[in-house]
Amino acid sequence: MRSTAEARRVTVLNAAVSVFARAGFHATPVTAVAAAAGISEAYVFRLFSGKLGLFVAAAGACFDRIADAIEAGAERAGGDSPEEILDAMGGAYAELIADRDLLLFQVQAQAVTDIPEVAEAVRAGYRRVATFVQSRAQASDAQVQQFFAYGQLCHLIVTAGLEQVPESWARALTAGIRHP
Amino acid sequence: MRSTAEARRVTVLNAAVSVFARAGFHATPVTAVAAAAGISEAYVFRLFSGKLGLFVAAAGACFDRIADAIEAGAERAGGDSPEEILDAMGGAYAELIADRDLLLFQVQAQAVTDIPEVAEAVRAGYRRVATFVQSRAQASDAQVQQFFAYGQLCHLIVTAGLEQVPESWARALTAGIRHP
DNA sequence: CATGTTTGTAAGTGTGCACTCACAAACAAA
DNA sequence: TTTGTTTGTGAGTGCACACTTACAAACATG
Repeated sequence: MRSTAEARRVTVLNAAVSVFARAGFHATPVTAVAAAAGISEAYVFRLFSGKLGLFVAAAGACFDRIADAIEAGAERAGGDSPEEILDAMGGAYAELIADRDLLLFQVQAQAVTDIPEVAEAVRAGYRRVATFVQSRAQASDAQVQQFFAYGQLCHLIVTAGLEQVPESWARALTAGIRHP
Repeated sequence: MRSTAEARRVTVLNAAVSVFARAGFHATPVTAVAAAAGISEAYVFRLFSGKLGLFVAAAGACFDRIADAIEAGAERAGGDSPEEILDAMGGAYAELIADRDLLLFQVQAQAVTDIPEVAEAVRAGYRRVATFVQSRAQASDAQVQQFFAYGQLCHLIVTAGLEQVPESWARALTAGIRHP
């Protein structure tokens, strides 16, 4: 007995976010998650209720980290105006997704929303983030919508690798996006 | 001998876009595509070079249809200003993705961009659409960027089913989006 | 030390699916 | 009719992977 089950769960969830982010739910065997976490496949199945339960729990962990980062970013805002707070939140988010795992996991989760449990987890994640942005920044609906629209644009930029494309259309899409 | 191979390929590609759109590349067996197209699995493998070749070809067909719709929409613009042309393009796109297959296929394609051939197909698709939007509307980089940012926001709205969520945050994200 | 509980694994089992091959039927041209 | 080509399929093959089971070792408690 080396570690408690609860501590293992945390380790496994961190590994799961990273590993699922690359190839998605259906293409990643749980052996890959187990290997990344340094334990056996069988134990992962004991810690979580099936591959789907693991993925849904990883989605929860992913959105937890995003929400925490945005909340912390809001604290560092230069002023109290909606614009300044939204800008600080955007900056904190840009820093967070520099390693791409959290961003790619969101893309993977949105791709398997035909599974109801995943759809609910995605809704719950955005519910938490969006309600916080809305209430903390005191921003208008249009400002909140724009905040998330440009967040989703980052998904395209990263998945399609547009930072590496020097053509005019790609530069237009990536202009001003903070270091993805 | 009932049909030519080329005509079959078109039938299969239409079926492929619809079927892959639901569950994505890895979760849909090519038997499902074959069944939707009304032919045997073995013949699909003869018509396309493996499941990946089928998916990449379907991506091409998907972006072809999007580009055609946007080009046709631009022709129906009320005036010559960038704003009017972009609005007409947006309206044409909104109509096109009412059935959701083309939108969901894009989401699925972006989720498997870890496969280089898919990443290149996605880039090629957006290259075609974005260069057309940029040159036809004579819009600024910022306008083009905004056009695609709100297009990507539609991906979130549809995959998470936000039209069905009556809460304040969800109404903010879906406000003004044309009938998804 | 004895007994119980929790952590951990090795070694299966069954199934779904990508891909192949041998073969058949429709059509064309001689 | 014969020969060749294209369209089409049924019946496999082999492998990857989700999930289980039986078992072992670490720790706690009396």
